[in-house]
Amino acid sequence: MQPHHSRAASCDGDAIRHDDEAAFNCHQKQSPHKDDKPWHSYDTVFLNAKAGMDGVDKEKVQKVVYEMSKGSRYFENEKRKEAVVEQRIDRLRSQACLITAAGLASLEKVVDKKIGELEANRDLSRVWIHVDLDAFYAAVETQENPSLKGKPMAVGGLSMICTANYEARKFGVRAAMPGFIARKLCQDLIFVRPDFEKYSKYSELTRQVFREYDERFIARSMDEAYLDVTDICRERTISGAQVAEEIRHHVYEKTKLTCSAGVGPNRLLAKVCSDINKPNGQYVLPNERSAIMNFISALPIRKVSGIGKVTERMLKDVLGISTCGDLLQNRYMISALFSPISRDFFFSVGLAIGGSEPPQDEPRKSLSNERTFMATTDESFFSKKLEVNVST
DNA sequence: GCGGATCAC
DNA sequence: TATGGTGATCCGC
Repeated sequence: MQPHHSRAASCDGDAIRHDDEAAFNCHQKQSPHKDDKPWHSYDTVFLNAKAGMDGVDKEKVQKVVYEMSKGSRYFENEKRKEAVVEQRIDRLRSQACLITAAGLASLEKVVDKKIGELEANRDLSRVWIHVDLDAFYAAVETQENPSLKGKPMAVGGLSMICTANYEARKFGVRAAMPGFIARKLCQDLIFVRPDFEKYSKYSELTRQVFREYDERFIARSMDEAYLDVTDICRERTISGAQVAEEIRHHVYEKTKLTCSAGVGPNRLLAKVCSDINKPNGQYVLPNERSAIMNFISALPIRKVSGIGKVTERMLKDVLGISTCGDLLQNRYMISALFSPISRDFFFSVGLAIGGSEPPQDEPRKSLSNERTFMATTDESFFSKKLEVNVST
């Protein structure tokens, strides 16, 4: 690995000149050393575009998060992880530099065949809806305590927030943010202790509605579900959009909670669409290939379920990929650099194919329970914990 | 094969 | 003062 390092930096551009790979360039800078990073480049997930975060002063959020985090154990661990990711990116860059035009050309046949197969299996015959309750935990709490209405509120505690309502999101407060940072961003933030039994009850009410439209609906969490409404649409000769409206109305009647919905030919697209007009809205994609390809081409890769912070950076920093359309533009480089599993996933995303087949409920594979201990190096502490739990 | 990473909620 | 828990899958050694 290390020998390639210097090579990556000096590697000459004669390696690749393929029209598909215009974005790639061997002279790209190496990742800066972690200590070179100023506060304003501190990477936090809290700045990702999320529903209700439009008018947020991102600079301020970034600064507050950094100031509250630096020096902590958490922060040091984040820096360590960040260094590992940058190593991974540098390694990928080095590999990219070694790829020759001939090497890329030799992939064309296989790659184009693969994409042809995916395209041939595209299924535009189904109508999927993804339903997502708006700020679920916070909405339930407000439902049961109307005095919270209109005030910035978060469900959780000073160490962790589960959900923030839309008033709180205006300050940059959001799920998975530690409460003590959230309070710094929003002095008047009201904290409500989570009550999962309560949320479970409301969740079951929404599922009663989902069941009426698709008895085999896929529940992804307490506040999210996928419904295959193909048969409903045919039987009642109505559109997916109309079904989505109906479902959202029924959910509201039953729970007084609002939800958002996305409609499309598969789960990948329905999921992306449900986020577009959140809260209390819906977005519909027609089952037409041209419309779908227009939509997916311009879509930032990070919007797709399964592409997270690290994958986004690898694709962007190494190949300059930022939209799903770029995934197909760079198909030969992707094929050369990633595993077959990753490659097939990226191609599917580029084609907007994924999850159109009927659901198949598989048995749960594991069940676990964990708790984070206070920081300690005391071995006897762990020994005691082990004794308590070891039984059979 | 295994531990660590990644991802989603 | 203080940065989660659960389940699945994939990567890299």
